[in-house]
Amino acid sequence: MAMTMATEPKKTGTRRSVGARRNPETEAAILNAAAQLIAEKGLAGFNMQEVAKRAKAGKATLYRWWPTRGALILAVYKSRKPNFVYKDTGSLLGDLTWFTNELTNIWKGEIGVFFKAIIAEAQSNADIALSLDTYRKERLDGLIDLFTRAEKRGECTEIPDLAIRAELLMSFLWQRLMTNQLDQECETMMKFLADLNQHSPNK
Amino acid sequence: MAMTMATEPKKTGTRRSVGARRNPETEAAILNAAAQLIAEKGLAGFNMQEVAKRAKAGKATLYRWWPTRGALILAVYKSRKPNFVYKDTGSLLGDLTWFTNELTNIWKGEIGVFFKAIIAEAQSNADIALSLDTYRKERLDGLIDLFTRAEKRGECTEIPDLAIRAELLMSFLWQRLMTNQLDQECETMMKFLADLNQHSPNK
Amino acid sequence: MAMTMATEPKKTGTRRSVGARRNPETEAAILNAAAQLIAEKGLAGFNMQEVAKRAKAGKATLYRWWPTRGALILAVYKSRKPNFVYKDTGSLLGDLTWFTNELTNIWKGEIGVFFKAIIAEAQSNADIALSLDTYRKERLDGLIDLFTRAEKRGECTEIPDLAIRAELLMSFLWQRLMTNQLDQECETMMKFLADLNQHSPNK
Amino acid sequence: MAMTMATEPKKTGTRRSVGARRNPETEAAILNAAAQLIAEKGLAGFNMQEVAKRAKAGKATLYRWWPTRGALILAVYKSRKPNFVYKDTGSLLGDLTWFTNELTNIWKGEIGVFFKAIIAEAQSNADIALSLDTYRKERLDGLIDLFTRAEKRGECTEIPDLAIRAELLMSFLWQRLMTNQLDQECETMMKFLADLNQHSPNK
DNA sequence: GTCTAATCGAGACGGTACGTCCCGTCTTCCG
DNA sequence: CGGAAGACGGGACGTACCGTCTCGATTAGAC
Repeated sequence: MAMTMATEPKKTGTRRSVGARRNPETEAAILNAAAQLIAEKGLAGFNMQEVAKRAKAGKATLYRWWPTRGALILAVYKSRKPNFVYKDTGSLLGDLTWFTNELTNIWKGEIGVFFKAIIAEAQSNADIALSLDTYRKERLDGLIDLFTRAEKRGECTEIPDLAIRAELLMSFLWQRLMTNQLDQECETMMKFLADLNQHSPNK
Repeated sequence: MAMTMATEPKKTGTRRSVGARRNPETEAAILNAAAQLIAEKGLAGFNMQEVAKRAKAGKATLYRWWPTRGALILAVYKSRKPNFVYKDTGSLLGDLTWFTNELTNIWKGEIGVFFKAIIAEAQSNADIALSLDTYRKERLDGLIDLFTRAEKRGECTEIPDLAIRAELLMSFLWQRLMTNQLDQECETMMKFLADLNQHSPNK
Repeated sequence: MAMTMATEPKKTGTRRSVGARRNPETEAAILNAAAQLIAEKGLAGFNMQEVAKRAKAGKATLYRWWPTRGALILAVYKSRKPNFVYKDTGSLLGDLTWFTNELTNIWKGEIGVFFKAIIAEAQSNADIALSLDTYRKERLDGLIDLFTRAEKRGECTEIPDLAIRAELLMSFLWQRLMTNQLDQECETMMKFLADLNQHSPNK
Repeated sequence: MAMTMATEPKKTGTRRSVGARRNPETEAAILNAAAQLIAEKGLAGFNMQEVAKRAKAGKATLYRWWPTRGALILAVYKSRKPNFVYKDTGSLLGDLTWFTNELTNIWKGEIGVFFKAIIAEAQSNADIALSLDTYRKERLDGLIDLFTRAEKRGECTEIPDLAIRAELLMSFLWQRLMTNQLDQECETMMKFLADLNQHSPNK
């Protein structure tokens, strides 16, 4: 019967336990390492071993808090996700433009890689799918508010198909992200969605 | 649509070489096995070993024709992709409805799982991404034709934002697929997109 | 969904598959590496990872042929076990001395470390235990022959307690091995066991 | 023998500190938990975490007193080792029989599993090896006394090869233990060792 | 009719990453 | 201030696939 030979202790300068509870430093180090890694090598080059190594953490520590690779990716995304301000520019088109530009710019960076990864991961992981769905709905509500604000501002007595416009905008941006087309123009799309003088055909 | 489920490899023991050329039976058997496997276990459970085993083929045979896992997935998808008919129902809304219903029904089956897998895989595989993009554009062209037909029919002298409407519809359906919401109602969306009396705000 | 990124191929100089069957070179390389490692670092320092690395083999290859660490140790022992000659020196005491010296010398080297490892491993692994038992019985038979030879030589009409003497010798040497006492004198023991003029108390 | 199974740690919630000194209840609880665990799952299933958990003790408490896993195993063994009485039956053969039966019976129970574990562990752990050796020598001395007693009793003026007979008996029993042969007959062996009329060939 | 060249099923191979398990250390906070 | 609780870094474990390779059998077409 062999014993697992433990390594020598006493290496100074390393993080240690801070008691029987999660060490925030460790968590931060892991999330940072993960973010850096995915930014550097993309989703395909992302792996737990390397994250642990960069974070100077044990692999078991990663798995203690994030049971799967997907869960870690999601956590990184959440910790990095922008705290969106749905700015009031005074007009619906302005608001949409501001929102779209904001999101597009964010997604063009490291965060975009992450979000794509999460969507991909959600296709084969129910937990991730659930989290993503929750997040999507929050975003959708934010957009609906944006449209509602236009009503309140008096741009229109009642915006027809408000929820659908929000969903269409959302979908459009998702697809632009996932097909790497964030650089493409999208003013026409916004003008189309911001046109409040449609005939409300579904009334 | 082109999704004729080819017959299972003949039960006559094992397939043999048919000389110094590609054995079409082998190819069919592999594509079938791959399709079946992905339908059964999803992308996560898809692996070359198992495909080879189910197809009673050698792994080398797989790699001879499809240099990577991604290439095989893509090939299976191509061999299974529905051969869409963009039916002319006499009205734009009718056409859209027909198209949407058709696609939704297809995606609700095995093909949907497959398409989601492809999109997911495309996030970390450039080859797949390229092929997906090509396919997406073809589909987009088909939709644009559908809108153009409405003009020709005289429903409108000129449909404003034609390409954007097509892209919005496409995006919307993609997102419904990827968020497992294909069962949700989408008439409102179609009516919105089919409303030809908009002010053409971007002229 | 991430793909496992395979390493670049074409590294020349490495062993490759020799078809759908066990590569004897690989097996030899692994057994050698394992033998070397255990000789170098002892049982405690023996691990599969390191064996694989030294043998320039994949870990999976080790586990394909030897399902556990114990199985590999056993295999190495078997491949290294001396092909014992129970030499006929003309007298029982001479034969015993020759045997004991031979075995002691063998066990003082790398092989001894192995044999101890196997006995240890057998305490918690039924397969190993079985193999060890088989081997032990073979050795016992060899010893019994050695005693029988003394009868045939006419040293005695009938050696009393022949099987027990063999077992006692065996046990004695095992214990000397396991308690690292192979350097201790053991002539007295041999003379005691070789004394054929005992009263045969069990008749 | 000292193997009184101490009572389970008191069910009064958790044990508390008894001041700046070792709490004997805690020690007992840990030793009990360890003994129980090794009896239940064998050496392979023995681990510090589980011992701590069962003893409702902190891991640090274990390591405070027993610096390594091996040390704890050893401590448990010591606390459980039978307090042998080398009974005087009036004859050497009787004494040997009594001793052998006693030891065999003990080893057939939990203690046997434990002793095997210790021997196994000793092969890759120097501390254990040392302690085991000390214990072995004590036992050997006990056996030598047993033979000496026969002399004193006048069964023989001088028993030849006294120490060797003791060692042979010891080794024989160890091997029977380690090869799971405790059920085998061993009277022949005892008679052979108890035969005092040998020719003392080594004088 | 024989030879040649490519294809076939099979599966071993070197690797990388996975997720689990345990060791021995460390820190907190409860009582 | 002792002790339970358990997080931590580290490292081995055994598994799962990837994409490559070699084998021996097979067969069409070139000769």
